[in-house]
Amino acid sequence: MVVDAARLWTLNHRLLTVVLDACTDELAELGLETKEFFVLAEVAASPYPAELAAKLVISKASMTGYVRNLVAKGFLRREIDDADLRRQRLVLTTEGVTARDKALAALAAGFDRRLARITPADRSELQRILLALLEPAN
Amino acid sequence: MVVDAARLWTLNHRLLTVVLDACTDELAELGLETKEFFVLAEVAASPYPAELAAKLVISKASMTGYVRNLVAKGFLRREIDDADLRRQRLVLTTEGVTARDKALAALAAGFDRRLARITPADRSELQRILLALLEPAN
DNA sequence: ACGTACTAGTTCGGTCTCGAACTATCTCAG
DNA sequence: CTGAGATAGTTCGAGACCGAACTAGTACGT
Repeated sequence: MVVDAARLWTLNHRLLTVVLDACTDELAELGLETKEFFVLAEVAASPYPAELAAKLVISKASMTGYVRNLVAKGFLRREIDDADLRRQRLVLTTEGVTARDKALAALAAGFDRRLARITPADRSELQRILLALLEPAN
Repeated sequence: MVVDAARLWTLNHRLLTVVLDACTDELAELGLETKEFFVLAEVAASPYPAELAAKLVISKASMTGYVRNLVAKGFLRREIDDADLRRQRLVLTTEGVTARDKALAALAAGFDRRLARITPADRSELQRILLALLEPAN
């Protein structure tokens, strides 16, 4: 049976939206806006603002604001990149790591309720396939 | 290997975002903003603004604007609900149906372009797993 | 009947996000 | 060297989106 890709996309999108919406309050208690959370979650993998903006599909302009807020909140620190003075390497503070991990745990808890419906084997299958889908174009 | 639910959510979210972003231009050519497209795609299933807003997890205030635009563009028509004069039943026009179907096709094509990167076997795996996650809850 | 509580949709003001233009820095061909 | 073109990050003005308050209509207990 072939399922329409658009329908799959739409349902999937709704699922993620609902899960995220359910976590918004918990994130706020940690002192994180939704988008700031995305930034915090990925900054270790992509420490430069421009790179991070591209990965998260948001503008550099927005990234400037999120980084400013996260620095002000003490979750992030800017370090000068000696190799390229245009760039600033973003580093998680101890508080940043703590907040990120708590936030990820909150999201995981929300999504886990859904994931309980599939087997652990299917979970790693899903992760493998999603990674393959994202791989080439990051 | 244990798979983190938050990671799964994040990967999935990024995939959907990238796919949608790639379709934005095509939607614009059809005369549709992204959010307007979501509305158009669901209005047949949920013809009342408040109901639609809840399903798409957007505010009634935003819905007011989207409906106004879609009516102005000739994709939607408001009909009075005789049973409840507070409500307005939203009806797709012929143009609305056409635009919606083209837009859904564009999204499906965009998603398919991604799906082409993985094997057919993985594709049906993905579909099976996502359907298991999505099926029961709307 | 009617008043109280509820629901549908709109309006308004403020915040979020973006594209475009800008500054500072890097790269590299000549 | 050096200057033309590319890239990192910021600022600024405009439009998108939301919460709260509002208007209009419904539901129902008494």
